[in-house]
Amino acid sequence: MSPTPAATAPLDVLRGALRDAAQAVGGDGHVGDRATLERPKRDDFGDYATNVAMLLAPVVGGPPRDIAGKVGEELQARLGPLLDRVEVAGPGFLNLFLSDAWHTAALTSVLAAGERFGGGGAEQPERLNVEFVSANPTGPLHVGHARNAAYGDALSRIFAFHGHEVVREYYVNDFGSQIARLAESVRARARGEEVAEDGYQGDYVQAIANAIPDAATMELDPLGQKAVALMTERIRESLHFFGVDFDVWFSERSLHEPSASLGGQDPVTHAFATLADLDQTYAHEDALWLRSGQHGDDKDRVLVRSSGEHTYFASDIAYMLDKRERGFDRLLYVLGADHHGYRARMAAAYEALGGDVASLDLLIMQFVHLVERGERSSMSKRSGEFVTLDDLVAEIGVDAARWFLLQRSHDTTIDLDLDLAREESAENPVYYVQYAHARISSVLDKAGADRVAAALGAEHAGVALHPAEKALVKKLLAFPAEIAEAAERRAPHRIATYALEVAQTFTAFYRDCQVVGAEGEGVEDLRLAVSVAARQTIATSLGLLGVTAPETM
RNA sequence: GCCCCGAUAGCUCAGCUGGAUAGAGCGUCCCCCUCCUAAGGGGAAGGCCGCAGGUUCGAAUCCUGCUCGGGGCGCCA
Repeated sequence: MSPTPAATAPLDVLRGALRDAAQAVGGDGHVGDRATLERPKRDDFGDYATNVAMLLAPVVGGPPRDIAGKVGEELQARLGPLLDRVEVAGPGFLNLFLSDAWHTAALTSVLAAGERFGGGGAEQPERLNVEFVSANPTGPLHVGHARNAAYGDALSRIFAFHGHEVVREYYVNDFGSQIARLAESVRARARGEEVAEDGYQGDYVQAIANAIPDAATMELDPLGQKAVALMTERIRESLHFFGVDFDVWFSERSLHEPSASLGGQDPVTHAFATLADLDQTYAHEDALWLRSGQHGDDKDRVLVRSSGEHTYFASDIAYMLDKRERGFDRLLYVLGADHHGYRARMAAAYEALGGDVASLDLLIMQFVHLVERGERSSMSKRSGEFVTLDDLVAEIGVDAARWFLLQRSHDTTIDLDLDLAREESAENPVYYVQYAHARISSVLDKAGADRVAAALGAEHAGVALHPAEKALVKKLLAFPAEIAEAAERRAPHRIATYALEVAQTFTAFYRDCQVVGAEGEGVEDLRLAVSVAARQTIATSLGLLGVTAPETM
């Protein structure tokens, strides 16, 4: 993942010139880095605009507009023919109008990066562990899990593309009282009896019972394990069909079994010993407590009950310690909104184990409401009539499901409009983006592979660009920064927003600029090249979301 | 009571580590297929950015306090 050479990345050239210019007029060097360099809302404000003069004003003294003028002169001297002109505007903005030559050089840099365009930008690559979904294997995945799965997976894809090393992990809660309850429910079904009040009521329980020959007569413990194995496999298949595959399926049960790597000790005992060494636990009223209150939690938490049983929290800590000992730079947990109450104790546990909470990310997913014909259908898990991931996919397809679950920020509740998601038309944003990709493919197909190859090898110097072409090139250039933002802010929805914008910008270009058969020296070459770059960027964006990029529709 | 999330166009939501005249999709209304995919495009209407203070040259964005909505606060998992 070699990053795009700084010398040829046009935005880096601009940034560098801006930094130098700021320094030349008296800045301390940092001002140039803090200054914005962004696409203004209006075209007559130039290709890019910077607030550098307003930041310099308090440092060097004097009216911002005067300073902007000086910075402009410095920039012009440094950028020469790449910069057509500058304008000082408003309270002291400096608007930059870049030349055709700059735009074509930018396009060339995008094409040179090829499939890697936008990726590999992580300044400090890290080894990341992303735990997500981790739904109890006592029932099928529902729509909330689907959001969690889509988010965790897209985030992982973005991290990897950005240059990090990612391990996707699913924690299987195959231990504890809910497994016994599942076993009892399965056995009841196998015997043709009613499931107990506090048991699992769904139809899938009968399916599990049917799949285990001796379910009616087996001991509860092995029956529970068998049921969990079947349920876990079903979950794994659902996720795989949804485009989500995990690297590690971590068994909670294994935390309570002897481990060879711990010299025969079990991980929970190992964790207790580790915490004891750090003086993070104490005994009180026959129970073992973690000093979580010292690490930001509301109070201390029990690890071993007075009855001698371990709490689930004990497993969580042992698991967390296991991850730490596997050597990750950062642990990420994608948790459902109903788990936010555990944030404080998880963070406390992390600190108690000697970790720095700056390397722990506890991400909370907000809820999903399904909307059909304008009405909300809440997914009540109790009643057993919740919508499953499989149902959702059967209803609207993987692409639409992933798109609609990912297009909004993870910390806002979303209303997923099933009618709109089912719509196979431009009213549906996911189809709109896919259509743009298919349309580009069609144009390139019409031109022919040889023609496209020739266009990619052509020099574009001297070709005058149409405003729509410039707009598209600049939209594409924003991709690396979008990836960085999406990764750093754990915000895959930014990629969805961006993909839609690229599709819109391409569509405007397509409307205004005939590609195949365009008149003028080198114009068709340039437009084919722009098209290739746009298709690449859309395909990469969709790929990061786990949505397909079809050649034809 | 305490904690988390939200409040932006009729609806669903971007924008939020401060910048110029606040955006998209849907919905509504008008218009456009001799032209590389009309699964498309052009245009219009539509906003005290929840309320009140504060910081700043500048606040949807940052701080404080409220209001409303959603969720969570067990030696359950």
